[in-house]
Parts: sequence; C-alpha cells; structure tokens
Amino acid sequence: MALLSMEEICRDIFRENQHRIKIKKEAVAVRNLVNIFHTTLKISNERGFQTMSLRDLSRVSGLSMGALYSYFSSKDELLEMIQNQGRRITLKVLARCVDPGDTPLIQLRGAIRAHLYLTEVMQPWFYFSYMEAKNLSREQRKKAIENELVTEEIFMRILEEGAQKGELEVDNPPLTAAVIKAMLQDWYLKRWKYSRREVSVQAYADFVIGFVESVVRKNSSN
Amino acid sequence: MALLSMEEICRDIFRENQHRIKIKKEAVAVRNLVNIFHTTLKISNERGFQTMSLRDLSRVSGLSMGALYSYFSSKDELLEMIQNQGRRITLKVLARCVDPGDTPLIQLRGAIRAHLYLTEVMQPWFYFSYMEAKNLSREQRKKAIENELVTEEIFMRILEEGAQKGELEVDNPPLTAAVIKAMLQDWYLKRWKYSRREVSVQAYADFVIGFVESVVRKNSSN
DNA sequence: AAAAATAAAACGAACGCTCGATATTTTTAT
DNA sequence: ATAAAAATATCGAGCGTTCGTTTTATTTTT
Repeated sequence: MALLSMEEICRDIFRENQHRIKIKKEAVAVRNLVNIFHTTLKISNERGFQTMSLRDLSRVSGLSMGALYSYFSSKDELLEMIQNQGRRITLKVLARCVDPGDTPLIQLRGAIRAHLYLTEVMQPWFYFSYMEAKNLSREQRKKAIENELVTEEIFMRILEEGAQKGELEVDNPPLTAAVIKAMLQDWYLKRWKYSRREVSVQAYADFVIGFVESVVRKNSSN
Repeated sequence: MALLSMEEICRDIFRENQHRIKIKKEAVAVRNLVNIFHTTLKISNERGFQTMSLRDLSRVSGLSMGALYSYFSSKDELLEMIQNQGRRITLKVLARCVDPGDTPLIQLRGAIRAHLYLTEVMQPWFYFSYMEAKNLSREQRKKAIENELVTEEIFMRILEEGAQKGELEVDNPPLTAAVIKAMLQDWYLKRWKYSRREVSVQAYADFVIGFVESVVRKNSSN
C-alpha cells in the first residue's frame, strides 16, 4: 500500500506537467515538488489554504518566491495540482483493491480496508481535499463531487450484488453505502480524536467491518 | 423545534454582548444581526469565511462597512459570535431532548432524531462550524472540540446504560458512538447529496435508527 | 557554461479596519 | 403640533498593510 511514496507521485506530476514547469531536471524538480506539496498540506491543514500566503510557503519550505513560481504559475494551479493527483490515486487504489471474483462479503471487507488504509497513509491529502473543496473552480468542484459519488458507487454495487445473490440483506443500498462512506471519512477527518484515544487503523477497520456486517449479513453466525 | 428562530437567537446575542455592540436600540440591532449572520453563513458556506471579504458582506447585506463594525469589532469576533451561539444551542436542545426516564432504546432514538432535526433546521450554522473550526483561536478551537466530544458522550452514555441494563448489546460504546456521530454529521455536511436524491430528514432518521438498532439490539424481533 | 535558486524590490489589487460627514430617529421645548 | 436639539445609526472614501505575482541582478549548483 505504501508503494505510493510522495516521490513517485511527484515524479508523475512532473512528467505530466513538464510543459508548465520551468525546471528541466527531473531529480531537482521532484525533490522540490515533494517539498512544496508537503509544506502546502502542512500549513493548509492547520490554517487553511486561503490563509496560507505564498510568503508563508516560501519561508517554511525554504524556497524563494521565484523558485516556487517555477513549479506552478498561480496559487490556484497549485491547489488544482494537489486535488488532481489525490483524486487519481484514490480511484486507482480503490479499483484495484476490489476483486470482482471474490464474494460480495469479501469484496466489502476489502473495500473498507482499502479505503481506510489509503486515507491513513495519505491523511493530509484527503483532509485537504475535503476541506478545500469549496475553494475550487466550478469544473474542479464538479470533479470532486463526481469522485465522492464514484467511491460511494463502489460500495453500492457490492451491496447490490450481495443482495442479488442472496448473500447479503440490504434494504436500501444507496443509503447504506452513504453511511459506510461517512464512517470511513470520519477516520481522516477526525484523526485527532482517534489518535488521542489510541485507536489504530486496524482496530477501526475491524470495528467498522463488524458494525456493517451485523447489519447486512443474513445470519449472524460465522 | 423551530422555536429557535433567528430573531430569538440574535436577541440573546445582542443582550449578552450589549457592551461590545455600539448599537443601542434592540429592534434595530436584532434586525441587522439577523441580516449579518444570515449573509455571513450564506457567503461562507459557498466560498469560505476567509475568502469572504467584509466588502462582500457589506455589499450582499446592504449594510455599509461602518455599520458592520458597529456590530463587531473585528472579523474574528464575528466568527466567534457565530460559533459561540451555535454551540450553546446544540447543547441546550440535545440535553432537553433526551429523557433519562425512557429506556435506553427510546433515548437512543430520541437523541438520533433530535440531532438530525436540529442540524436540519440549522444546517448552515453546523456546516459553518465544522468547516471553519480551523480558523478559530486556540481557546475557541478547544471549545469546539469539547463540544464535539460532549455530543458524542451523550450517545455513549445511552449505549452504556443499555448494555448495563442488558437491553442493548454494545461491545465498544466509544467507537459505536463515534460512528453514529459520523453518520449524523453526514446529514448536514453532504446536504447537497441527500437533497439531490430526495431523501428527507425523516427518511434518513428512520434509516439510521434502523441501521444502528440492527447492530445494538439483542433480538431483531419487534 | 548552463541550469536553478536566491534575495530583494516593486506592482496593482484587495484586504481589514477607521473615522469624520451625513442621515435618521427620538427627545425636548415651545 | 411642530420645530429645534440631541442621540443614534449609517455611510463610504481612505488608511496602512498584505496579498499574489513579476522582475531583476546575483550567486550557487551541476
């Protein structure tokens, strides 16, 4: 799961945006992109993206204003780059963590664990995406909403397939998927609460799986 | 439930902050406070409190800059006033909606419905409080966190009482309360999603109650 | 020598906020 | 009842500051 290192992600970003980025050498660019994104997430998740000035970003990252503007052409573009990459990774990871060959119950468990472990590793990113969504442009906000709905649909399809096969008992798949999503998002939105209580991601995953299963499983045995 | 009119709330605010507010006449002050808060919530919930300039607020509310500053002494104080009042109302309403004489199961249903109906009526306020929490001063942020935990404790105590009396089966009251809270918060955080799907607050309340009960009730009958 | 980063200055625009001028309402005096 | 006076409320141009952004000449790294 942790194959998703910040370096790899930033290398992708660099290659895809090479026409915009003024820096030529990949090694240099990647190193600084990691720095820029890390610092942006750090400051923004404490005080908000709007409140973070580029002078703040310059000071904390150690890069000059001129250097920063070699990597993006505006503050809004920086916001978009972060959002874009986060979205792409979510879908990629979630899609490959659900094996259509498995039974719905196994798929459900896999999807819950995948969602929690992914958001655990990339908590700052998800927290940022959630909180800064309203600052996006209209088209970017539309993409963010789509993304939310797609993740939810993954759960809904599993539930529907389970109900159809008679393996699960779900009387309202859309709402069930919605509240599952709400429980999963709580993990990265209220991280302070769970770490204060020393709840590990494994413990939370087990709990949510148990909680959901006692609703959707036909017989409470095995 | 809708006894909590904006006018009443603003009258309370005016009386408690009369020393700060430069306006003498209650009727005038209340009228304008309603306008100011309503407009602030409207703009902030679309674009964020930080992004909203006081010139925006002036333009949309129809009050001049000078008039605005007769009601608060700084933008931060406006933020605090809104947060304070929202917190107070939450606790007041939730506390009086749970009758200790009822059985834990009835209390649980009452608390879920109370939470949902309250946040339905005051959705902009709750959405605002959630999203703008990071912009608060340290002491104000501490109060917001306390508030979150207190609401959660109401649910935890009901669950624990139910488990103790043998009426409910809850193996992890703190985590159960946490995910119940997550489901309830989803209602005001993702209002766009539920209204798009035409899910009413009653339907959502019934669903959540059914969902939770099929986990915590000992026998699935009656 | 080329590429990249730096420090510093400057730009106009927009920010939170103030304050003297003005308008409105209430009180007082006739 | 009405006009003058006082109190209250509103106005909006303008304050100093900071914002995002660009540019410059210079230094550092490869």
